[in-house]
Amino acid sequence: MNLTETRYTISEVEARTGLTQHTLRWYERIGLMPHVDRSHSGQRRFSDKDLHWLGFVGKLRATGMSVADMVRYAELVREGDHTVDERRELLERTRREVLARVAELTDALEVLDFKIALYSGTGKAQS
Amino acid sequence: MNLTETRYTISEVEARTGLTQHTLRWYERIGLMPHVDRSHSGQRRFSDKDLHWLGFVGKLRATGMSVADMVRYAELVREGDHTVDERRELLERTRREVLARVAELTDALEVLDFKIALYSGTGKAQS
DNA sequence: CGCTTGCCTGGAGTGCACTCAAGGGTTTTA
DNA sequence: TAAAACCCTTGAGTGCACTCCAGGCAAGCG
Repeated sequence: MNLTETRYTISEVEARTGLTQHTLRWYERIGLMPHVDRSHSGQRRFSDKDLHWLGFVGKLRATGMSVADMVRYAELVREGDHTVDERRELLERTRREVLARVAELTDALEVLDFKIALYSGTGKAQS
Repeated sequence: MNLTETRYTISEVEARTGLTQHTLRWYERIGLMPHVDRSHSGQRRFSDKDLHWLGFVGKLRATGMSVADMVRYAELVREGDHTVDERRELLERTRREVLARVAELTDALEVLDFKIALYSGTGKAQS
């Protein structure tokens, strides 16, 4: 048990996550972050738990999930264990969307490769 | 040689491509479409060539390429054969971005699967 | 003590990719 | 031939995900 838990200022979190201070404050405002601890003067002091959550949020964002859905997910987490079903559904829907997106990208990639090959050939290429 | 080339009204193109009439007109306005033929009264009459181009534009859009870059590509096509190098570069850059995006999605998918598995387990799950 | 630096808030502004509105012609159907 | 359906243009509006601004407090240093 470590009694001196590490706390991070907003600029440290900015450096670690790549999210701007603006975005971090905005995430908190819209309910995408649990309320962050404050120093006696009101400045944010992020914990490792906060950083971990931000890491997960980053993954969700990478899936293309909308901010509205991420906020919904965060709400469900705050509401407790009885929301696991809805959370799982949300993630499963997102999962299906990711798979569809990957398929779409893979498909578009083929077209891209075909065009690139055309342009790389010695002959004249068209549109 | 077929002298009766098929022409499509804007609503037929809407039905075939899934793009709205608004979007089709907007594409033309911003230079993402070559200028489309018009009927004597000024209504658009799309050709099969136009449809083919729209199909390709759809693929580009599916890669996540910005509209600005698609317009740039369209300009290069209009300028002729001496732009093939720049076109190829544009497509190759897009290709790299698609690969990066697929990697990112694949990575996020793992996290998603991990979480879903947690929620599907019989025990209590956390954040 | 004054100055710089860092952080705070609420609200306005930005860029992207559409999307819609207003006002008006044209073409098809009854 | 009148009504309904379709199409035109310019320009304004929308939703999303940030991003920035103004005005102000607080901590540290020289």
